[in-house]
Amino acid sequence: MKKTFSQSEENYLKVIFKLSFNKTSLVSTNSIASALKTAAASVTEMVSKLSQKGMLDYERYKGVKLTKEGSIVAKMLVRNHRLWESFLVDKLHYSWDEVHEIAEQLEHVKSQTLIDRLEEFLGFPKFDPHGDPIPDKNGKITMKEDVPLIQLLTGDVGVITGVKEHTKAFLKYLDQFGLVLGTNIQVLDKYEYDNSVKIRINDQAEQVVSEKVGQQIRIQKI
Amino acid sequence: MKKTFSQSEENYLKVIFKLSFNKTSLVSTNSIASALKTAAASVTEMVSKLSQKGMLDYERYKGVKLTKEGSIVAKMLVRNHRLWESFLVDKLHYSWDEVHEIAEQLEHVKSQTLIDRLEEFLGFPKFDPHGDPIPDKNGKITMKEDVPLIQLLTGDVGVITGVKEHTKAFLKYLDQFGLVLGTNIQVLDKYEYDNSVKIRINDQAEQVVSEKVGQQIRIQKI
DNA sequence: TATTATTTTTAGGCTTACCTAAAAATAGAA
DNA sequence: TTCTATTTTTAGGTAAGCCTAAAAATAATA
Repeated sequence: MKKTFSQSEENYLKVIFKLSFNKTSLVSTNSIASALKTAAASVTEMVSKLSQKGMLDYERYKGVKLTKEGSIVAKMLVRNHRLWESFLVDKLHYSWDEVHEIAEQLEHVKSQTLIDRLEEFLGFPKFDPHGDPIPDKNGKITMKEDVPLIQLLTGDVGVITGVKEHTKAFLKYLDQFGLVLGTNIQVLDKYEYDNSVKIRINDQAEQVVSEKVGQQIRIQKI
Repeated sequence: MKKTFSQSEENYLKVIFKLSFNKTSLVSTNSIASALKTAAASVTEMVSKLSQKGMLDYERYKGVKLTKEGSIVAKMLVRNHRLWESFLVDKLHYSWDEVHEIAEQLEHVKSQTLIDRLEEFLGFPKFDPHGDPIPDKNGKITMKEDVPLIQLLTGDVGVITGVKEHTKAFLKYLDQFGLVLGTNIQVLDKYEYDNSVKIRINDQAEQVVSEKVGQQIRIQKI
């Protein structure tokens, strides 16, 4: 008998999944609260509930960790989200800064078959419009070998393959400079003073990029 | 400032819209309750709330009627539902008996632009997979001139253009006999005893159809 | 018209998912 | 180590949307 989850429960699982990505330590109540913009007390409540449901390992005052089962549920939500984002951009011609809120709703639609059919319809994409990997139906994730722009050295050349931040403001900012997925980047200079980087974009315009921005852009070196 | 509605509120509006279709009289509390499978007391509560929001005209012990505004909201929900059903059948290759529950969820997704973009992507369909008309973005509905199969006379010829009942059981039953949208029907005989009808399907198989089924199938005469 | 049956509403409760404020536990600094 | 600051939990409350049972209003029937 298959367990079901409310949208709220699903949002908690997804956030915990993201907060514990590439981390062995436990996720704190407060970090969940700030990610979900809820009170810490509400998190304590939900976290006990989800651990009773077998989705989390929870130790009072310590923090939480997804169980195997919880991790699978969370990963499927990430899959849903990223496939819907791909649909919105590829088929409905939304731009990458418009799709998050809509996908946030679509990801909760319950159906045994819907998301697999959507994936097939989209041609089994491996990455979403922000360059994030889409877990396949077994939860397998295709890894990329990209690094933050900020880590490149003078002279390095590469292609933009992803962005870490998904806010509308940030993505629109990137659009202005043509810094979209697939764009060619060459590092012309690095300034130690503020960790900014001068780059050449698609062999044309030069642009100085701040440390903050450079940390959010991921590059595949070539 | 745009009014927003919970999924629950939306479901009430949609059901009231359907129950009051082609009817001038008020919709009763009990009929809403049975359509939504909720207790009558819950309906009273929600109906007062929706009338306070200006969506319904409600008179205690009498019944309800959608206001102009409520009617628009309801029609947009019907539009959402039917466009999503079209998407599921046309693009994801679901059959007409599988789409209702999924569309029931998708119809509640909130976005200013999503449904119009979906409509465009689908090529502005006028009817959904069950032959029901899809309201356009202004709420305009294309009317059809079809009649229940049961009303045809011996010798009449026509095409199936719609079905009134959307249950999985009924639609699967129709599939078995090839009684799908676009199928050619010729009335061979009518039996007064039980109001059943003998038909020829696509100039091939003969089939006797019960009164119950004949009332649910809509035919455009040719 | 009086009585009975049906429909609808009110009253009081429950669950989920939030909240604030206070108490308890843990972590950090002197 | 002890005291203070921070984090987390507990306690007690709220709103939405549902419920059942009882009361009130309306409709049907003798």
